[in-house]
Parts: sequence; C-alpha cells; structure tokens
Amino acid sequence: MTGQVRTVDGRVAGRRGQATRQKLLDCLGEMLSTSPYRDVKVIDVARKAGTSPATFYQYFPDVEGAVLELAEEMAKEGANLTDLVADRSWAGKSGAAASEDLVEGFLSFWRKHDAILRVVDLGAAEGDKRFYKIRMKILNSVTNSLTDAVKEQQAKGRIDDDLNPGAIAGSLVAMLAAVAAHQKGFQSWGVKQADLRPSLSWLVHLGVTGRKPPK
Amino acid sequence: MTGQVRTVDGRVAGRRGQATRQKLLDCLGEMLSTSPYRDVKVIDVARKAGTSPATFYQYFPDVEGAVLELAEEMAKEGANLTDLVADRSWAGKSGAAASEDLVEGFLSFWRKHDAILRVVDLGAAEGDKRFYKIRMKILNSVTNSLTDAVKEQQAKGRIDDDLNPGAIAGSLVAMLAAVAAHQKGFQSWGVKQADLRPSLSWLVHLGVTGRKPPK
DNA sequence: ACTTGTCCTGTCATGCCGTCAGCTTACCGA
DNA sequence: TCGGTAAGCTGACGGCATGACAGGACAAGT
Repeated sequence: MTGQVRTVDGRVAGRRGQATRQKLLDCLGEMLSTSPYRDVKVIDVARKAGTSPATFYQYFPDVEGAVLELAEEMAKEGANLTDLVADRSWAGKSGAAASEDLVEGFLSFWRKHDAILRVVDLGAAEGDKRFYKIRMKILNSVTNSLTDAVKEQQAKGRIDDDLNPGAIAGSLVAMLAAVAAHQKGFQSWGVKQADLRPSLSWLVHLGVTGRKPPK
Repeated sequence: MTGQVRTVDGRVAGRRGQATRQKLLDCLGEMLSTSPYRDVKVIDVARKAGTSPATFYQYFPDVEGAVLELAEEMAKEGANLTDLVADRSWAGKSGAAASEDLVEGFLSFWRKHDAILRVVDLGAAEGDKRFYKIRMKILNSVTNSLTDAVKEQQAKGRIDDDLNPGAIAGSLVAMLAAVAAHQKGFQSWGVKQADLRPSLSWLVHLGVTGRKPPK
C-alpha cells in the first residue's frame, strides 16, 4: 500500500538508502526537541547524521518535507488513541474511569511527541493543509468517538439539543491538546502536574455527560 | 515607564527613527499573517517597508526580537481581557451572560491577533521564557479572575474541594485559546462558527459553576 | 553657514541553501 | 570471476540572507 520509498529524483531506495533516510529523520526529531523549529538547519541535521547536506536533499525536498514524514509516522501511532474512547460506557463509575483514561492517554501521548506536535500545531494554525490533515488524523478519531458519546447523552435528555455535539467534542479535544502542549507551562505557574489530571477528567466528564462524575 | 526607544547600538531614536521602526513593525505583522513564520526574512520586511535590511538591524537584533516587540504591544491590549471576567456574577442568567461574553471577547481578540499569537504560542511551547511571559501576561489576568470565581463556587459546595481551582481555570482558558487558534480549522470540519460559541459558553459555565446554565 | 547628533545605506565577509556532475559502492546475471 | 547497472554519496558552486561597519544625508538648533 505504501508503495516504495523513493528519492526526490525518483530512484527507489534500497537497504542502505532507507537506513540513511531513517537516520536523518531520527536526527531531525532529536534536533527539533532541543532547538527552536525556526533554527533547525539542513546542514546541522546532516552533520549530526554523519552525512552531507546533499544527501538530505536526496530524500527530502526540504526541512518541512522531512517534518511531515516524521509527523505521518506519529499519526499512525496516534490512531490508537481511539481505543481510549470507543466502546466505553459513560454511566456512573465507569464514566469517571473513561474520562480519566482518556486524559491520561492524551497527556502521555503528547509528552512523548511534544516536539513534532508543536510544529504540526503551528503548521495547522498557519493554514497549511498537509499539517492540518495530520492533526485531524490524530484528533479525529477521538473527536468522533466523543461526538457519539455526546449524542447519546443528548438522546437521554441530559444535554440541550440545541448544542452541537461536534463542537463540544472538538472543544474538549482542543482543550486536552492545548493543556498537553503547555504541560510544563502550568507547573511553572504553580499548578502541579498531579492537579491537572483530575481537573481535566472532571471537565471532560462534565462536558460529555452534563453531570459531575460520582465521587 | 517604558523609557526611551533605543537602537541596537544604544542611540536614542528620534521622530523619524521611531516612524521607520514602527513601519518595520507594521510590515512584519503583515508578513506574519500572509506567510509562514519560518519563511519571514529580514530582507522581505525591509523591502516591504521601503528601506534596507541594515536599517532593520538598527532597531532589532533579529526577527524574533521584532516579533517580541509586536507581542508586547498586543499584550498591553490583552490586559483588558480581565474586564470580561472580573466582578461578574456567575449566578443564574447573569452567569450565562458572563460565560457568553468571555467566550465572545476571547474569540474576537484571538481573531484580531491570530498571526502573532501563533508565534507566541510556538515560542512558549518551545520553552522560550520571553514568549512564555507574554503569553502569561495575556492569559493570566483572565485565569486569575476565573480562579477566583471557581473558588467561590467551591465555597458554596458546588465543586469538589479536592479539585484545584487554578487547574480548572487554566484548562478552560487553554481551551478557549486553542479553539480560537483553530477557528478556521473547525469550520472545514463541518462545525460552524455559530455552533462553536454556544458550546464553548456552555462548557465554561459548567466548568466554573459545576452546573448547566439556565435556558 | 556651521555644528551636532540622528538616520540611512553601500558594501563586505560569512554561512547556509539547494543543485549538479561525477565518483564510489553494492548487487546481479552471465 | 567479471563487467554492467543502478543506488548512494559528496565536493563544489552560484545565490541569497545575515549582520557589521563606516561614511554620507538630513534635520534642528545656534
């Protein structure tokens, strides 16, 4: 399905080529987590990977292209986030557990991939469709599942029918993503990591069911 | 209080100098809203302002320095956002109005300054303290007021005392900022602009008071 | 007109970008 | 074993942004 990995000039990459390519990606990922996106230079990535800039351009059109590749990899893993919401009951205690698991899964995923997610967020916010698509891919599955959950609660009359389930779910997911992105920020603010999770779960539960979780 | 505007090499800027400086800032702001941050070059800004790159470097150490300046300007305006929350009653109908006004004010502020706010967000997420400080300055006033509101509700027993008011307020504000940043994203997703506001107000009201707003 | 201090620009060294031709290496069939 | 072929890599180059400087243009006061 993925076809073959190809160089910019159309050749198919063999074992060695794929290895160099991967090494470049790894080094890029590392650089992104240690220096600002704007300052990541092709030459630095190449040097770090023990190769020349020209080699970089054989596999990627530019830095952005390589970042997109990294992001795609991550998005595949992110698809698993659906499992955090799908087929979960939002009633009673299990509802509380559902929101807690969702929050926990989200935060740890973000912590793991924070460097690339920052760049993806920026690209998406700047209107780049390719980045936006990737962001969707990650958030969409969660959002859709959450949307269904909200609809169910609407059917039970717990949430006003005038409210758009997609808007609620989307806002909640955006909240999770934003808080996750600024996790470090919160703590230098006096809010401890440990205080964050319960509050988020509480908010998510409220948003989905319209009710506070049981103690 | 701000003292005098100074050039990089320490001279004080006169009338003409300040005008050029401001023109450069304006042009930079414009560029930021039309092209990706990573691609904004000093030479383009200078050309757009009808001057030379050397002039740019007389007033700013680099592009980032100029962006910081723009951000500071914006932050001053953002301080007014406090008025949206301070001294508001969260009881009954007026509580519903409070959350609506907050959401509306927030979204429009973000819409107005989206280009710079994107960069500030990125800088803050990347851990740059200067950007983080600015982000705080804007969000802090709102967050603090919201925190107080949450505390009041806690005193009335409507919100679990175990929850950290700062974490709740911070999360809500993060949600507003995130949704505002991706306003355009939502609509290409099938969620209309008009659906967003009521859902957000509903969530904010729920988060602050623990109760649904009256119809 | 002269002086003073502000303001702008021409120019230059440096370093990164992105591309190409050409060299080396690995694989494969005869 | 031995070419042949395609993959893989790099040195080198023109082009452009960066950032520094010194000197010229300009306005304002005397």
